[in-house]
Amino acid sequence: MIDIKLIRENPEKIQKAAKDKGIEIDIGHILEIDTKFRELSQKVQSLREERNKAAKEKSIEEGKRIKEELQKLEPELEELERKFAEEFNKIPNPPLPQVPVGTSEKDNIEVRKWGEVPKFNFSPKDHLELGASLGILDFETGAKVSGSQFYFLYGAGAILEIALVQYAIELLHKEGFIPVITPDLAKSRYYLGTGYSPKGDEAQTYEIDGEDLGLIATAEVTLAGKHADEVISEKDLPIKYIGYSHCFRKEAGAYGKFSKGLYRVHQFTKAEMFIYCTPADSEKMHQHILEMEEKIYQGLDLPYRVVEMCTGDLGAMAARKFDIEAWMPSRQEYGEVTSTSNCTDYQARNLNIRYRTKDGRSEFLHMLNGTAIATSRTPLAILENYQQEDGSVLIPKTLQKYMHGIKKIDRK
RNA sequence: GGAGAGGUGUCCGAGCGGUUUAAGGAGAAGGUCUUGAAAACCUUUGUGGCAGCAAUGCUACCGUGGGUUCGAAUCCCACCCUCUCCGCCA
Repeated sequence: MIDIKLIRENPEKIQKAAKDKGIEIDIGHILEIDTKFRELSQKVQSLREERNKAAKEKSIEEGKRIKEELQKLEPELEELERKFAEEFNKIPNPPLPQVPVGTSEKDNIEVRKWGEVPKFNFSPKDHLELGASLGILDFETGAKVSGSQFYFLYGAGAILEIALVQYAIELLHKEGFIPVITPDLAKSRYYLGTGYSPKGDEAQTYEIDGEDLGLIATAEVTLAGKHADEVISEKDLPIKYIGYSHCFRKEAGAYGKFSKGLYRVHQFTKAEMFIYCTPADSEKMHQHILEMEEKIYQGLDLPYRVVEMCTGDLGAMAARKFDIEAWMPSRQEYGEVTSTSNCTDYQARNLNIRYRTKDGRSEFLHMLNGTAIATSRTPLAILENYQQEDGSVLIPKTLQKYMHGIKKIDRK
């Protein structure tokens, strides 16, 4: 949620920020509820004041009378508060001023490109074909055992996933990120509203029937929840985590020609960076995460481009967001492999996470996240970019030391 | 899953119907002392909301949600979580 003062002092600005994000909100209506709430709140407050006085003086009759009156007004007040919160929570995090204004991904800005797009002197295969023929990737058995968009990895395919995770975690650990393995399930307070909020905003999460538990869509959920309701000392900031978890997404309705295979799956493994820092630091930390992501993909020698999201493509949480898109030969286009968001204090307000400043005040801190490796899309990019004419796939040099001596994935 | 104990402010911890406007301690900030530091001493130190230019005032908050009462951290009910023991289990 945003700071309530923002809508009272600057309603037009917030209205515009939401509009830029393509989110419809009625600030006038929200302010109306707010005014009503404040009026009633004052009435209730002064009644409580009288009640407390009466209790102190032990004037029982007077107390009884006030009690009855309060019993009428208090539910009304609660109802107003609930209504207000419902509307208020729809207000998105305003984009930072430097974010390009736009309505959809068409308006995103390419920041830079890196690497050479491979030119094949044969007709390249897509990762599904490669994976199947090499016997390392098996969607058919995934569908049989778990359903469509689930898969099995075998041999070098399984080792590749583990190698990628090791590579990323080692690299980031050296950069001061604390490795964390989080639970794959979380309570609704965390798995809703925290992280993954796809455009349709329908809950895309798997839930456990009869329990307040759901499968997480990203470790962002658990890493953000980790410090919920805490006050962190400023001298302990920034806190940098590199989290490891499985991610589960329903992906209902998300089909299309580029959603094939590993690009869109119900379950994958992900190493996710997460940073808690002071507001003054968050822009710098955002660049830091982006730099780490680029380092990872440069290390893998995968051609990529950095894209800055326009306002319309930010989602409700992010104030600024960059994606890295790796070259995907099967679609002759760049495809998203990482995403890093600066959520400023928006998540911190939802989860009530503050920091104690050096002069003793407590304020909401800033929270940022970014993908290090998603082991669905990164292996996709490796398979397709590193394929050879004979259908084998070379292993990127930096990854070889984690690959049990495998330098090339070949047909058995 | 069974039995027991417990969840209080940044942390530890007392309180178990009405001076609780939450004791005491730690930590932190400021000050005195000191060449500087430590120690000692003094002072300050929860969060949200509402009103106010402000000083401030009022109100709510002691795991969560209900209830009893003129009055609840304190009593009752339900739930959640943590710890110890037992059972089951990788």
